Amino acid sequence: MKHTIFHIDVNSAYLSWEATYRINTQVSCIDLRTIPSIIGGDESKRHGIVLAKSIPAKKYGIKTGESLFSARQKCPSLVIVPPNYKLFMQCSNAMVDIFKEYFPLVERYSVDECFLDYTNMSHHFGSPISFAHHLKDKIQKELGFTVNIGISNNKLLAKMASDFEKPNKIHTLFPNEIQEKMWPLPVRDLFMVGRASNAKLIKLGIYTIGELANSDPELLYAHFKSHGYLIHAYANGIATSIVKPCSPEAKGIGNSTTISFDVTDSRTAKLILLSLTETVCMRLRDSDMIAKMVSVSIKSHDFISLSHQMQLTESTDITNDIYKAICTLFDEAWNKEPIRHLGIRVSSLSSKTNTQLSLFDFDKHEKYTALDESIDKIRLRYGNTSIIRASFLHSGLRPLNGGMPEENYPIMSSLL
DNA sequence: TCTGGGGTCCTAGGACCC
DNA sequence: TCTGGGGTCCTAGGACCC
Repeated sequence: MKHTIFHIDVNSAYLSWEATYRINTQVSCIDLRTIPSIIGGDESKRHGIVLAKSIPAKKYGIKTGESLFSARQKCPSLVIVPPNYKLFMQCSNAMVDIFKEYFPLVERYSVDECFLDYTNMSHHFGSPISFAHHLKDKIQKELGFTVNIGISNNKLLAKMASDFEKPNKIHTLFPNEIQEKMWPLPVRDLFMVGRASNAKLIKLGIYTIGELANSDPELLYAHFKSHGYLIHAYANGIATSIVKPCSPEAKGIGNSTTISFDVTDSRTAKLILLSLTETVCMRLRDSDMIAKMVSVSIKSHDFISLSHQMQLTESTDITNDIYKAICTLFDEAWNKEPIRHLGIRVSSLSSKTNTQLSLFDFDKHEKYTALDESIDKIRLRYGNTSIIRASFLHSGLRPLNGGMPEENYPIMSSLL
């Protein structure tokens, strides 16, 4: 059966959302989307990269991911605004709520992208193109920002289509349009061809998606292993993934941070690791999961990364137990190079309910579980900084680091 | 590169077993 | 030790996405 799939992509999401917010709250009468502007981090904290850009900023050659320093060199009058992730989540939720008015099934691919399955909906809502216009215009009218919508028979082609001309546009990329609309594009534009694959393909003399589509899959396998078969199929518009009812359960939970200075002593490093462990464990408990695998990653002053991982003897969600493992891993892994970035991650997750506990650890387990529970409650009620570990006092370091469990933000319409 | 933070998946190589 | 051939599991690193 032929499916009809939509891919919705918010145009310059972070920037559009901030612009919409500023207009609606009269913070400023200037629409950020109409001037060279970007959403970016704080250079003094070494978080200085471009997260999103306006179309006028793009005209200066500014790219997502580049340093603020180089962006400002390209455009000295550039307006730089810090990210407001709570706002972004509200805007994303508001958009998903609109989709749910029509679609029983919304796949949230990222904060600013969704897949929808329009198969068999034409007799209710009209042709895919006319309904896509209705959807796009409704979002703009009710929420104030624009989206691109890509339409095809599978997710890959719908996603490629939404990436064509922007903003506020609807494109189709049905199989009979592949040759004309997709094959002339540079191979780098294909989903799953990143920097490394692009460089290797260029060396093989493959420059366009069409050339990739028509190259020998065995040659690709020789250079890319299974990834070669994947990008060959994608270049031919072949993909089998279906729109999923909801996001599958997470495989792991991690937080990481770039530190505003180079860390050269293990005491400071471990305090930062503790601040990351606190937030990761809060998220873990929030999701009612326990973890068996723990890993630490370190990025040095000269951008060399290393990682180290271990299995715990038993799955847990106890901050103290996970932190102990983190410290062991750090001591084993650190080569004394100055540290720029630290990360921790837990994985091999299982559901907390109906898990057996060894009798041996029962008392200790009870004690720490009760402790974590109380701390989580106090933080939920009085704020995340209301209770912190004594070791952070006078340290000048943040006691919690990285994303927190999702709070219940008011939906956007009530905010505007 | 004055180069973020959250993820997923794949693979090479080593340990270990028979 | 002038040492075979599978299989499985684990780890570190790297690729990709937003």
